[in-house]
Amino acid sequence: MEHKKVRVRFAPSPTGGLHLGGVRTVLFNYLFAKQHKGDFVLRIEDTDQTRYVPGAEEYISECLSWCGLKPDESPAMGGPYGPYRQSERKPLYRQYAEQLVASGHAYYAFDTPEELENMRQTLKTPENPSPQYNHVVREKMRNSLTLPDAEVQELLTRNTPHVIRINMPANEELTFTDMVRGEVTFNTSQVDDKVLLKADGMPTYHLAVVVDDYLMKITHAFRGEEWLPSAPVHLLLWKYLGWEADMPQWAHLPLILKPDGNGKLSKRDGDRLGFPVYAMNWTDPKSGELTKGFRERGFLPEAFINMLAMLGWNDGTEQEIFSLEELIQKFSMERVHKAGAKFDYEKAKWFNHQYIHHKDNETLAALFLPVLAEKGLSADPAYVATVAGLVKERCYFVNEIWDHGFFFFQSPESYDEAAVKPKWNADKEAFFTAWSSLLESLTSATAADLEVAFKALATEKNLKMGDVQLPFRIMLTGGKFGPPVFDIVATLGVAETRNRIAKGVDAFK
RNA sequence: GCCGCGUUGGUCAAGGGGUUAAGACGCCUCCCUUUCACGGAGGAGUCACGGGUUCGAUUCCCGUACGUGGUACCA
Repeated sequence: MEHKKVRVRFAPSPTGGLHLGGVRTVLFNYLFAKQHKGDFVLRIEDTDQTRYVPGAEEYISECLSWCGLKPDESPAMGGPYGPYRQSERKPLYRQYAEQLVASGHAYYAFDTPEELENMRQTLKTPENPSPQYNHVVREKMRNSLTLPDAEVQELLTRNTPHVIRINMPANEELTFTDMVRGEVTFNTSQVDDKVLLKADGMPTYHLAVVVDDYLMKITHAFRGEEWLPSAPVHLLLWKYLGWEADMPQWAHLPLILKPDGNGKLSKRDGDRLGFPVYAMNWTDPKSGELTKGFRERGFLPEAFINMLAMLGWNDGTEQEIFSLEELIQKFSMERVHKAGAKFDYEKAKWFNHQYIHHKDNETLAALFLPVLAEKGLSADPAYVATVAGLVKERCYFVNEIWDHGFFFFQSPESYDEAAVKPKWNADKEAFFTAWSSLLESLTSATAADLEVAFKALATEKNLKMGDVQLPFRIMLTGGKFGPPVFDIVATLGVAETRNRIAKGVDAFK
């Protein structure tokens, strides 16, 4: 058997933000390609000029780079099979449509939108709510199958607006093997005569995907399950165009569903349920409406990718944390789930938590510095790294370093007084005054040494650790939270600690 | 309506004719920690239903139900 180089493509329409499910399709494409040392191409399917949204293509590219899933060929970088934007390939498609007409597998249709609408209205019944332009209906319509040849020629030469439709066989069983679903069978009687070439000369998805996959030598075609019902059209097109031997292997990926019930996950669900659905923030240029993204929410791309990979795939072991490299190595189509998965934001957060917890402090600091800057604060990166190391295990998101460690950057503005005031007394005040001056004379300020000194002083003053440690923590942080107290002191430094003791003693009186 | 695809705890899921039906998230309890977490130990909770096939079905077959997708000159 000849061995063709694996080539896959991600082919989005530039109509808006990039959805979770889209990113997962990219991911599976990418993993499969890289595992087989193949090519991953980005192709922009902008054949519907009415839905084109400026900026969407750039946005998609940026999403891919953020995720670390860079294409080998794309509109921006070019490649041997360009152009990679279907609008720029427009002149290519007509000849294939005409070829199909010539061979009898397609025909011209002159029906106006009004005529189509009229047909649907009159044929509509409770049993058949959406009548199709199919092998029986086409007999009653105005097309090159029903009109006399002379009239068709006449209409054509007069440039009458028309489309080219596929001539679906009346009753044929079509079977193909899907990489995730196995054998899938359709009867052609159930699918209508899809438009292949629109009146504006642009191809529809059906024609374009087949022509471009062929021309770009795509070997494996991954797409969402919503495409499964139109697979017979594509299958027939590959056959009718005479390219059957080169048809890619199909893989229809399961859908990502709403957490709470019915249907595909949509951006509206994110707004409604309070989590991102797009990879990155997306602002619709027309409405100005902002849809939140995972990146801006504080997700690390590795965590985002890992989470997505586990939605519909697993390696059969108990391992859940995978690097991109590992995924490339271990990914397998056989283990892709058939059923759609409800999206669980809690689990997504858990993945991010894991990655933040195990991320090195310097990287975290670099990510957190901008958050600090937004608050009008700045700090030494090394200091921020220390802080990150102290609080990262309790952060789900990078910006939460602030929530768990703000007191490293500013003195607490208020205290959890209920936790200390009722038990506050002169002995404790004396203890802290003594502790403050002891601090000044200490030769070592490591957490361990500080703790020893603190304990010794407490014993000397006849106080229990529990009685003074909590008040001390609250002087430093304002509340009952945060890393171990002596780590805080060691990080804050003696001078700042003494300031806060003085302030606290004063406040607790 | 019709057609396709699917169905293991609340969610993600492993498994697949005989098992105490993994594991993870979430939830609960306890331990660690005189804070909060992390970590550790436990706990509650499941094979959609009905028929077959079989000595035996969660697993195979057929139905039903439910879910989901499609049914555009949108992708």
